[in-house]
Amino acid sequence: MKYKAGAIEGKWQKRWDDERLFRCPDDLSAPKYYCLEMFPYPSGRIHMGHVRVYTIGDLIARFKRMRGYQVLHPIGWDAFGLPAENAAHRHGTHPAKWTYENIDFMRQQLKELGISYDWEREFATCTPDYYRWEQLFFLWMIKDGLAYRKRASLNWCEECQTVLANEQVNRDGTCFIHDQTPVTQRELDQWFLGITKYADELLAGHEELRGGWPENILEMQKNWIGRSEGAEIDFPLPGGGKITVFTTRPDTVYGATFMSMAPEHPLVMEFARKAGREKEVREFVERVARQDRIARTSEDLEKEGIFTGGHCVNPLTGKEIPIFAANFVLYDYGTGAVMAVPAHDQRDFEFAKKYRLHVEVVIQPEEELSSETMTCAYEGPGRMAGSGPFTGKDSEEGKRDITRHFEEKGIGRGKVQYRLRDWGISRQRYWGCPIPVIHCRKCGIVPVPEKDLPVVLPEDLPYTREKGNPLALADSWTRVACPSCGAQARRETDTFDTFFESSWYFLRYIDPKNGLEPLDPAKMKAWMPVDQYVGGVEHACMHLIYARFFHKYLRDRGLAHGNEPFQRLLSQGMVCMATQECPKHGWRYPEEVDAAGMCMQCGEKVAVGRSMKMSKSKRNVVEPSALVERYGADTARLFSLFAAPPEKDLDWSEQGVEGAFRFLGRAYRLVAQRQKAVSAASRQAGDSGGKGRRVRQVTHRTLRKVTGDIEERYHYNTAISAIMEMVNFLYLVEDGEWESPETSPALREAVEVLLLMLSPFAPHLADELWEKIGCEGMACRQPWPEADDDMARAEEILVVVQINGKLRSRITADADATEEEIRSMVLNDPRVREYTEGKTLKKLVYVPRKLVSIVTS
RNA sequence: GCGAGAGUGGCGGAAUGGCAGACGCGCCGGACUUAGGAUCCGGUGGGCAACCAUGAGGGUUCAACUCCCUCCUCUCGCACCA
Repeated sequence: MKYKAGAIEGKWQKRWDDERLFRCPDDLSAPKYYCLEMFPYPSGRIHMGHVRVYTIGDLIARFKRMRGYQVLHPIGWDAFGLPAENAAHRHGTHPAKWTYENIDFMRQQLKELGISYDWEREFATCTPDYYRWEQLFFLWMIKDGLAYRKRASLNWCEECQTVLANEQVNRDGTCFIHDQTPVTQRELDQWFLGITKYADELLAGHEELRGGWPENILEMQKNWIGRSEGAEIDFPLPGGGKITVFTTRPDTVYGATFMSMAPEHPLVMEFARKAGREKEVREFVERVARQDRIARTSEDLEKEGIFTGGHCVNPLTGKEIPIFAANFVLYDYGTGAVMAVPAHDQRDFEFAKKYRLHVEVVIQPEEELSSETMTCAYEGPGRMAGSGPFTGKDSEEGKRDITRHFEEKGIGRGKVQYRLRDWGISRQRYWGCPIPVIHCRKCGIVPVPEKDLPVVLPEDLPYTREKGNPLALADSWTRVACPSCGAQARRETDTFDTFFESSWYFLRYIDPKNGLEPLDPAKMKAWMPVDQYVGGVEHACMHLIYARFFHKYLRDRGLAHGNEPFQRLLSQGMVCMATQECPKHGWRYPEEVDAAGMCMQCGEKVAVGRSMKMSKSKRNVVEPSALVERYGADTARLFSLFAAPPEKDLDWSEQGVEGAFRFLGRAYRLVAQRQKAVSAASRQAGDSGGKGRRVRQVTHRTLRKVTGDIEERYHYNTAISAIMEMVNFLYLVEDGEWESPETSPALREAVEVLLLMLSPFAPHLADELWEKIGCEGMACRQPWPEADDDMARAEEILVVVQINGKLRSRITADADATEEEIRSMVLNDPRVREYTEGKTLKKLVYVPRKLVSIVTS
């Protein structure tokens, strides 16, 4: 009677596989349900975060299948990316080999977990069969003017002779490989996608998503897109030309007493040259270029700047104002230049104080300000002052009037500005999808003709530790004839950002083998949108916005169907575990610490730190394979779902896992021990009254609760609790009752319902026990049982009584007692009388079927 | 810094305006047993009590873990990690 997970799980995984149970045919024979989890990067092995997300997705997929849907539940590999190249650097393994080996290993791990995927739709994004289509999309985007080139600055390591990702730059601004080499900024021509063209639609789409997406994710996206309304205003240069700025406060232009420009702005050095200030300005610009971006946007950043030597004219006051280069102005936001209004912008105020610049108050709040005495900027609304014909107006009105004034004079215009920037997609990397363009000396940039796609990444390149991108060194690959003039030309050696691949993989799953076109629109129409998407909150802004953008673009090209790709989103929390640190040996893996909490290497007491996100670097990780081997996949799955609701962080606990294992063993023994009695029992569980009725009430109440928790609340931990309670209840049923014809039909029903409810959580165990009690087929293929409302309904209700806010009594009443009946029961209750005796009843609140609240004098 | 979250027994959590602590872990006790770190049964927030308890302080309400304000602590994201 012992619960042996290993044998059970192997047996059922094989059967599911042999019967191709989770294969999803293209043609629909039932309503469709597309359940998708964010696909993994093949980093080497599955980690607990994967176990969590795939378990959640599988629960939903299995539940919906039982609910009668035809479920599409695919998996694949987000297979291009930096870690493969880092591994190549460290171990000399070729990125392709490393990636494919990892995929094979991780596929096996996923199969061991018993996740119900349609493996026939699996693909890896690093294969030409996949990426050829995104090369095609890119050519379309060039034609549609959505992809364009622009200079942008990047992290550069002189030693590596290559561009570095932000994560490859150390905190002190040195290279992650060469910690003596400072990382510099270098300007390169890059490809950008015009995602900002869709900014308004991405924002408006939130209306459609509200309800299906967590509100906090929508909020984060809204802030990421960052729509702000204002005006673009031209500030003329004395020698001709102009500088355009964006401001949300056109009402304060009269107070603009200087201008600040991003140090990277090309005009900065131009002004400096003309004014003979080249040396000091260049020094400043180079210093700022070394500051990292996060620091540069923080409010406590020391505001620094330098006078460029140039001036421009405030278009309203007509005065010449100095132009500064300032570290807090960003080149890629707005126009890279801002008008500085020190009286009404805190950053400008700090800057003006530091460099003794003129402060001019042009908005007066209730309590009058003076530029001499103010200690911080006033950023609120007010009455306009010192503003020529606009003086005295309300500042809100002033925004509109001044914008109109500029529009009439043709030197400014109302403008909506987004914080969202166009998406830079060029990567100077080898392990990515080649950007399909050719650089010709004569014709410039020439897209690779569609008929020549795919541009295949040469996987047979010797991946050495040479400097720079190996692609650029592969002469035989880069040297091509220009498709336009035939002259010798060179392929682009940059590859796509890997977010490119993850922006449309969910569409390709619907049509993964199509060799003629990227996607079949009819299939898209049949299967999109994704009904449930599950993934980590860390993707709230980037991946999810890019994917929504791609989908809208493909819709505009007539390929995709609908406006939004993901109808519902569940963003699960992280998996955390306590860290353990040895005073001598640093972070310790759990298996490096003995039962007494001592380091197994040196015997020193290990310090237990607070729970943090599982990570290799802190060694606070649990290997899923070890877990599956010891307890089985069902235990791993059950614990992941039981330890916390999906959206919250989950604290890993070995003891908690034991508990989950124990519960499964308990359920196994309960059923296995009653196997004979249950299979012999009649299936006609009528309403016989007595104990049988009690059993049926518990069954149907549990079923109602579990169904609601899964389907509506997405709280799997409480669903499991309810199932546990039911098991506890069934343990108290006596031997005779399992045999008795009075009660055994109800108990048989209870066991069957129990196994069906367990099936999406612990599918192997459920199928095994289903077979044991002599039921046909498999539990996972049965329809989800329907709760009988008559049975589930309570016959008696408990009404609690509060007197002056304190709980004083409880009464039980018939479930359909009227308010009058309950009131009189309450008022006649001896405990209530004790507290109300001699007092006047000021108020009585009745919450139907729950509570009576009495207020006395 | 900006943005988004979280804070409840010894621990994970439950309760989304209506009995605070469901369920699980741990702990305590009992049964079975040659044995128990297996299994089964029971108990378990604090306080002798009145009562007190949901990070701290205030507010709204008949009623606040839940709503509002102020503060503290922690976590995640910030555009080349995926």
